Amino acid sequence: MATRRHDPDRRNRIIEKTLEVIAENGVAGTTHRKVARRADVPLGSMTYHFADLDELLREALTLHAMRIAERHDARLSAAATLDELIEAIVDFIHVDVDGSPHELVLTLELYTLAARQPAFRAITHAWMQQSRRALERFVDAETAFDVDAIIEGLYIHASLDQLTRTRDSTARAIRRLLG
Amino acid sequence: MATRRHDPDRRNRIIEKTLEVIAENGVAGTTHRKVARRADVPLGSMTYHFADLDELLREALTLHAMRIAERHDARLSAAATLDELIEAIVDFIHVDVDGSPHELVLTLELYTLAARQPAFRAITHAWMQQSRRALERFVDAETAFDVDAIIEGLYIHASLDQLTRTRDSTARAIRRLLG
DNA sequence: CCACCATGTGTACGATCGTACATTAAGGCC
DNA sequence: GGCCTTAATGTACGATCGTACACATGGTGG
Repeated sequence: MATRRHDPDRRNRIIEKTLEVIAENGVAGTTHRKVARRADVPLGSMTYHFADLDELLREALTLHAMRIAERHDARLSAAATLDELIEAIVDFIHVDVDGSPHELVLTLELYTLAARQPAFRAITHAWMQQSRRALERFVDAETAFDVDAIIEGLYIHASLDQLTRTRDSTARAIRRLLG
Repeated sequence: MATRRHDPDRRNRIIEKTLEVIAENGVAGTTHRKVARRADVPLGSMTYHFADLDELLREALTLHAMRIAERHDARLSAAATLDELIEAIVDFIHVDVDGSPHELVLTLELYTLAARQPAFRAITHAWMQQSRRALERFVDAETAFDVDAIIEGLYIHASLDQLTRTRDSTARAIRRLLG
């Protein structure tokens, strides 16, 4: 029998690999066995570290949400003027759409779970709240909600439709929305 | 053995019931057996009418998309002035959010599939195209894209976050976006 | 150095699924 | 009215899954 690996952050690696499996196979196609294989971990290690599959999915998608939220925060923090704010928002949409197609899949999988299960809705709720709060450094709460919404809509529509939209037209929409 | 039922639009009823099953259990929890039970149809009838589960899902979600698209078209067609256009758009968001929570689930399930499978992306593509085209009766193509996007974003964020947003604040956002 | 206990692992079980396919019922045609 | 084509159905098979759980293992306190 293979000697047991001393493997301190095995738990984190499992979570990490879970995101890859979700991105490739969807939540529906994510199984203990697939994740275990990819993380190079015995099957029994799954139920040892996570009570059940749902807990694993929750932890993985929480990590996903927090990562994106923090990246957005970082972009906004760097902005000082209103023009830089607009530039940062345009980056949300265009850089992320072109950069990592995996993120769209993960985000939509999360939303889908959130629509039916409160435990996952808590994740999206915290995410959106953090996102709006970051925008509220620049604009009032109502406008922050609008801007956050159009970021979401543009991101989804541009990704799913694979239309080439110019940064300029996105910037125009944001500028209009800022009032 | 039960006599065979003469059942002319059994196929349509199956599709209809499939939408209910998806709404309740998600695509992942939608099985031949669950749909068959709900449509009061033998299991064998599933593979007789549909080549496989994917075909069933595609037909069901196509129906869902076309229904919403037509409802939106009808609302827009009734609008003559710009104010009525805005009112119609606000109805998209507020009436639909409050009215039928099932639709959010179905829509997000569709988007999730679309993010990974071209066959489902074709459904969302046709839907979005029809939606934009309806808006282009009132505004230029670029603005139509923006408005369509913010409808999407407001719909998702308002639904998932269950925030009570006033029709007025939504109307304000749309008015700003129209330029 | 040894015994014990927390940590980690392999396997097996019961459930569920998609789908194939042999079988049955129905109704038109002679 | 009987036959035969076609529409419809019931069942069974192989695969896969989540999870439980008995067992192995290695570090550690005595």
